[in-house]
Amino acid sequence: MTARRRPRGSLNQQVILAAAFAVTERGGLEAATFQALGAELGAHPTAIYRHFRDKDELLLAMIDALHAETLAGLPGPTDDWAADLAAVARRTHEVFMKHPSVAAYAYRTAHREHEFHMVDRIIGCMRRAGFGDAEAARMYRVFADFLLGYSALDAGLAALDPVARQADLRSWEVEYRMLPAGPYPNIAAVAHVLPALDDPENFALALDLMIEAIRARAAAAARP
Amino acid sequence: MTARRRPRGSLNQQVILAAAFAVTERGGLEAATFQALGAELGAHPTAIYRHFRDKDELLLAMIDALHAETLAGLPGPTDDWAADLAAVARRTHEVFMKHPSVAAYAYRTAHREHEFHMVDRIIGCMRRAGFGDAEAARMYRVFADFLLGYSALDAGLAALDPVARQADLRSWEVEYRMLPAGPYPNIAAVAHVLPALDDPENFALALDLMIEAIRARAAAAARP
DNA sequence: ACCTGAACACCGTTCAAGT
DNA sequence: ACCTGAACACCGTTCAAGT
Repeated sequence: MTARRRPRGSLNQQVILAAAFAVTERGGLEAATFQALGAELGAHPTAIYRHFRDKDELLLAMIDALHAETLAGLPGPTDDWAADLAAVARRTHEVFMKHPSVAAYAYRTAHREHEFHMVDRIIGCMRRAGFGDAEAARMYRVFADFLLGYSALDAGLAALDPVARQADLRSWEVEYRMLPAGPYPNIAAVAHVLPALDDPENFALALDLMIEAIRARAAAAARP
Repeated sequence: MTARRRPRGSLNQQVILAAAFAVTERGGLEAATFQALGAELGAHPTAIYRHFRDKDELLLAMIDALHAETLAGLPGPTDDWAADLAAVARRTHEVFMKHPSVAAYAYRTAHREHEFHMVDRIIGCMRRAGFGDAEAARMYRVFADFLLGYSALDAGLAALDPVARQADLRSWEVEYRMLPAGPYPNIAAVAHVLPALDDPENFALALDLMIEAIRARAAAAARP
């Protein structure tokens, strides 16, 4: 909140990115307006246009920063492609949940350095699994879409303002458990064991299922 | 674009929802402002506040309308739970792609009638697959999250303004195929067969994988 | 009860002007 | 070259006033 004036020439993409993450961490991405960034940086809001063409450019840079953070916390490839794939996925989900309101934009292609490295790692797992080029490329696409889609969904819930988030969570804790068995016999039958919407076990199971299915396909592809 | 004045008392949730979908179809969800809806309806923009508490309420009603459209185009349950599950998923994805900018908000719980019915159908498939209550409830959660996440991701790309959408698609058609093999050996190896980001085969394969994995788990759960 | 008009506190973006 | 100030064309939402 200190609004001291910043020396001329000290503004650059890296400094602006850091300010954008700081403001977003405090109030969500909708708080990261040019006005708020200007205040955070001690500069005029429109000074940012010197360093990012528009808000979309800033957003894509934030997405790539997420990929960078994912890579930084990841051990190198081992000889177990499935374990490596799971590690990449778990770390991606973890970083997305740390920056939920940025993660909600993960359907965008950042087409920047750290995204390139993430893509290369996942394709590497598929090739080591024994898939041919076309199958490996297709499996990459499907696994990445699954991973980004599932993680962005979880992140979207986490990024909601507290009021809306509580309303959504409570709906599964209370409302769905009270639905009448007449029109909703299946919901009523399992209502007493409905998992929470934000239960971390959900993503863990989804990932296990996806990797099991890829492993089965890889075994089938390896057979003559 | 006809802005004739509407008779008093003829405004209601259904009419406003129809206007919201009409405006969204033409210019995306960001075009569905209260001003645009007022013009579409021949009413004052703020008149809508009589029928929806705020914009979020209107959005949740639009999400539930997507579930309604999905259900309307769906045959009844058969004795093949896996085929039924696939039918629900394919139809959901199809409807999401028809209304992409609404679908991007599918991480919200609408907690409304048509969503209840969708949930009941999917849980029904899991129970018929032979899962116990807790496993069926968990499998519902994971499959629904997968389906909504993947579909919302696809929809997010489709809902982008044409300029950003072309940039993202072209990145996979051109940029990713030209990356150097030095830092990106795996991308370079499969670059010639990278599938398009919006290839419908992607979701089809993802769905096949997920159902295969669920089937394998169901078989394991059925064994004594 | 239902709708309108005016006002409030914001947005992203542009462009000419300053240093 | 880098940044500021002012302006433009918007937003969602509130509230008193009209019918």
